[in-house]
This record gives sequence, structure tokens and C-alpha cells, in this order.
Amino acid sequence: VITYTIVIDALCKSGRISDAYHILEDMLKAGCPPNLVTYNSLINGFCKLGNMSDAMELLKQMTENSCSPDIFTYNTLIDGYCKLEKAWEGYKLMKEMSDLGCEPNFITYNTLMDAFVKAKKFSEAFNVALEMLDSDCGPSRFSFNLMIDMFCKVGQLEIGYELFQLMTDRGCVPDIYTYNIMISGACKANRTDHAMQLLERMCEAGCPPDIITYNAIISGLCKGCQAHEALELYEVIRSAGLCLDIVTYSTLIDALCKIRRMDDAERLLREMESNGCPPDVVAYTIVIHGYCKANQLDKSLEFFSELLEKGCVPSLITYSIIIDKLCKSGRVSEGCMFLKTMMENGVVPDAIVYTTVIDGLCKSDSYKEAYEVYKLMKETGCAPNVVTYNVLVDKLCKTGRLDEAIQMLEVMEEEECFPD
RNA sequence: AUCCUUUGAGAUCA
Repeated sequence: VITYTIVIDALCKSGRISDAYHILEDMLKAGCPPNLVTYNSLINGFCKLGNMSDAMELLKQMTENSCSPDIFTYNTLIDGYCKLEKAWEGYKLMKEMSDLGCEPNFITYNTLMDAFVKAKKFSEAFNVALEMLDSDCGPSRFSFNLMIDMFCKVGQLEIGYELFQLMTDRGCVPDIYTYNIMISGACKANRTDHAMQLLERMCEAGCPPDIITYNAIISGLCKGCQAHEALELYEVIRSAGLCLDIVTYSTLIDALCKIRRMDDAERLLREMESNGCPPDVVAYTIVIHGYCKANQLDKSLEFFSELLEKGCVPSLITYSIIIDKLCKSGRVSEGCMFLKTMMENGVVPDAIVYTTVIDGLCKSDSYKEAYEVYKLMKETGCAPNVVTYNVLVDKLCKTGRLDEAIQMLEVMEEEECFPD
């Protein structure tokens, strides 16, 4: 059995699921009954391929063969659902296993929390965190890191700090992830002062900052309009013996763009190239955005071509930035054309690009066309957000079409999109 | 045999 199981697991991990399944059939024929681990390995194989129906089928089959699923089985299945963005199915399965007398462990909770956070379902994630803390599953350092991160992401720094204390009390030693998560959280909440304190604290705790730590701080400083301070860190990083990575460079380039030092930004882009760190889409997009803000659309378009020449694939954000600038430079029809090109290149528009175009059309007095785009976005299953409605309502109000504006507010209410 | 967490780019507003 062990030999068979090892082979099955290896086949599953290299994606050869049907071969693995044949071995299971051979085992059954040869009168060598698969054990729990055999089934778990195969279920994991199906789950990793996103084939939940076959995975669930195996769950049934193993039960019939008097092999009861254990915590590994359920965790594997829950993770399978989570990776398919069906965290709710995973959550239901957790309740089910609990009812069947198999208590979830910290891995079960970690899996679900991570999935809910990635789907931005924070209240659900919060709920799972509470269930975990209430249980006696003994959350791991990993669990605490996940929880702290999710509270930081919703701006609840204080809870993050409390959890930091709690984990220490429970004998979990904070690691570099913990510190980086908290530093990034503090930076995002515009508390670079806290971030700096944490930086000192981690050094004292014998956990030296890494490039990710500095990247987080640089990004925080840039957001707080302290681009100059961010640029000073360049030297600090060097003297700490760390290498700048692609994120450091892009963040610094963004800082330079924000203070309109486009020449320096461009120089740094060239420098990263010669330092063996070739710019990616994000780096190019930052420069493109910088030139847009500096009213040099021609330069932006030059960098757009360069990006294509270098074999980078423009992202939704790259397109959005150029579309926005085209619209705002009175070249709305070109903006619309660009949107079309983008879609032809297989990039699926989101609410932000649609809103960008709608805004462009509104501002060029083409409410009718704007409304057409709004309808199109709804037809394609893209939900308009508050900003979309703000743009439309603003235009209606400014042109004295108050009745239609009020109607629009009613639509918002129907869609549970609440005015801000 | 199961989770693998932290850092960079986009839209409205007097």
C-alpha cells in the first residue's frame, strides 16, 4: 500500500491525475485496499486541478470502502474550494466536518481566512478568525500573521497590535512576516511613525529588516507625500547590505514621478536595467503614468511602445492610464478606440476603466454615449460602483436633469451601491 | 497526505 501511495502522490503532484487514478483501480483489483493516505493524496490531486466534482466523488467512494475521511481529507477539500474562489463551499464543509465529529484545526481556519481575505470578504474572514480564537486549535504563527494582516488591511491597526501581543503571550514568536505585515499596515494607515518604531523593535528582537520591509516603508513615505525621505532610504538600504529589487526600483520611480522629477525617474528606469533588474509592466506603467501627469502624452506613448518591444504585456492598469489621459486631453474617441484594442487583446475591462471612459464622455458633453457605455458595462456583467454613479449623477445635475439624477440614485439603491 | 502569510502602478468631487 505504501509503495502504491507514494507513486500515486508523485503522479498527482506532477499533474498526471488519470495515471494516478488507474493505479487506484489496480490496487482495488489486486485486492490491496487503499488506505486513508492513498485517498487523501488522490483527492489532493483532483483539488489542485480544480476538479472538485471528482474529488467529492472520491470522498464518497472512500466512505463506501469503509475508510473515513480525516482532518487531512477535509482540509484538502476546503482548500480546493477556496482556490476556486468558492470559500463559502469550503466554509460549509468545515461546518459539516465539525458535525461529523472531525474538529477543524488551525490549517482549516488558515485556509478559509486566507481565501476570504483574498476575496475581500472581510467580515467572513473576521468571523473565521473569531471561531479560531474561540476554539482550542492553537493558532500557529502563520495564523496570527494572516489575522494581523487582515485587520491591517481594513485599517484596524489597533486590533493588529493586540493580536501581536496575544501571539507573544501565547508563545508564538513574531517573525519577519509579522513585522513586515505590521509595518506595511502602519504605512497604509499613514502612520509612518509607528512603522519606524516597529523597524527599531524588530532590530532589537534580532529580526533584521529585509528588502520587503524597506519597500513597505518607502511606499508608505511616498503615499504620505514624503518622497524625499523615501529617496534617502536608498542609501540606508545599500549600507544594510541589501540589494534593491524590482519593487524598490518601481516604488522609487513612482516617488520621483510624484514630485515631477521625470528625468530622474527615467534615469532610474535605465539604471535598474543595467543593474540586472529589467523593468516589468508595473515599472513601465509607473513611468507612463508619470508622463501623463506631466502632460507629456507623447512620452507616455513612447514608453508604451518600448514596453511592447521589450516583450512586456500591458495590463488593465496600463491601458486605463493611457485611456484616461486620452480622454482628458480631448481625444475621447481615441480613448474609446484604445479600450476596444485592449479588449481585442484579451484584457477584460473592470469598473475603473469603464468609469474612466464614461467620465471622458460626460466631460465632452456626450452623456448619451456615456450612458451607452454604462449599459454595456452592465450587460457584460461588470457592476458599476459609486464612482461610476458619481460621474453620471454629476453630469446630470450640472445639466439640470435632476429628475434623471434622482432616478439614478434609485438605481443605485436597487444595486446596493450606496452614495458616498 | 492538507493551509504558505508580508512590499510597487489606474477612474469622480467644489
